Amino acid sequence: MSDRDLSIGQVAQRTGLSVHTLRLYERKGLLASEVRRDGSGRRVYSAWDLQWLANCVKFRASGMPLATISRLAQLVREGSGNEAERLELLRDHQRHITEQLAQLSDCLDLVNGKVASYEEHLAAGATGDPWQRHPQPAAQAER
Amino acid sequence: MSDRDLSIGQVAQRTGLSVHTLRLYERKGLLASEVRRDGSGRRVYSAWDLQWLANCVKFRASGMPLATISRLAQLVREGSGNEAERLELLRDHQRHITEQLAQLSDCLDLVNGKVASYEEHLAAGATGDPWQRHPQPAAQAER
DNA sequence: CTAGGTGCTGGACCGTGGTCTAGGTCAACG
DNA sequence: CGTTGACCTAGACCACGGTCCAGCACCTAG
Repeated sequence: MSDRDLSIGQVAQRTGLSVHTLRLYERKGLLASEVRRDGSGRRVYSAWDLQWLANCVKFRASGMPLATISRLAQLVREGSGNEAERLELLRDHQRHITEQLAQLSDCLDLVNGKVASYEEHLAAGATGDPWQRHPQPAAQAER
Repeated sequence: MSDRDLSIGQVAQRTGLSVHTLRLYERKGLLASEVRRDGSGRRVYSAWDLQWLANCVKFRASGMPLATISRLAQLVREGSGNEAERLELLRDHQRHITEQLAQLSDCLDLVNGKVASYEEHLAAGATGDPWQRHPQPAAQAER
């Protein structure tokens, strides 16, 4: 109908998902509105579907399991009346992302530290190996 | 030998990994030094092993695949001479984490936005549903 | 008419990262 | 002595998220 309607291939291109994955997502109920089909049974995605899928991609990228996205989609599909539950779900994910961020930046510190020490090590021309498994009997201030 | 030696159960406790996982990691070569065994074949972890494993946990938490950790462990096991490669590997991961952080905070923005709009929506008592699949013919400034 | 491109379905297959089971050893406790 | 609890190995099993294949339907262009 709309001139913004897209085929599965086009949606694949612009979401970065494969057509296989798009069909998988549909089977798993990740779509918040049923995909229309054209006369010969081919999927027709609206601009809104594309939007939704783009959000799904972000949810996935932030570690939301397919099952959860599916649940959210279901709530949206069911329409008004369950906003509280949607909010709860989103808040959970919000918390989840925040935790991940904290963890990740912690890991980044570690890696930064190691990188720095290897850079030094290499620049200085191989003095004692950083990160070696013979830390000498003595205590090690690595913390 | 050292009084800081640990059994697998103890290591499990303090790393948060299960004993199963610890054995798995060992089989996959994630350990940078061979685990010692006591008289009856039981694993004996040194404080250094624990340290290493704690790092492994962080690597995993930041999305490093077991195979990569294994590679790094191998390099460390092989001793001096391959520091450049270790550094490269670490730098790759550093980049990887940085990308993840960017992505994640992007996702967080999205979720924050949604959460905010649902909060409003609920506070205001169910006016038009945010995130509904009937966005009206008109354009939507959601970007 | 035929070939190429795109799409459809259902189901098989895959890599990753765990998790658990069976069957056994060992040490300590009561 | 027997039981309990921690550990051992090898290998099965699992969930997840994709990815791919066979076999078929369309449509359009040459």
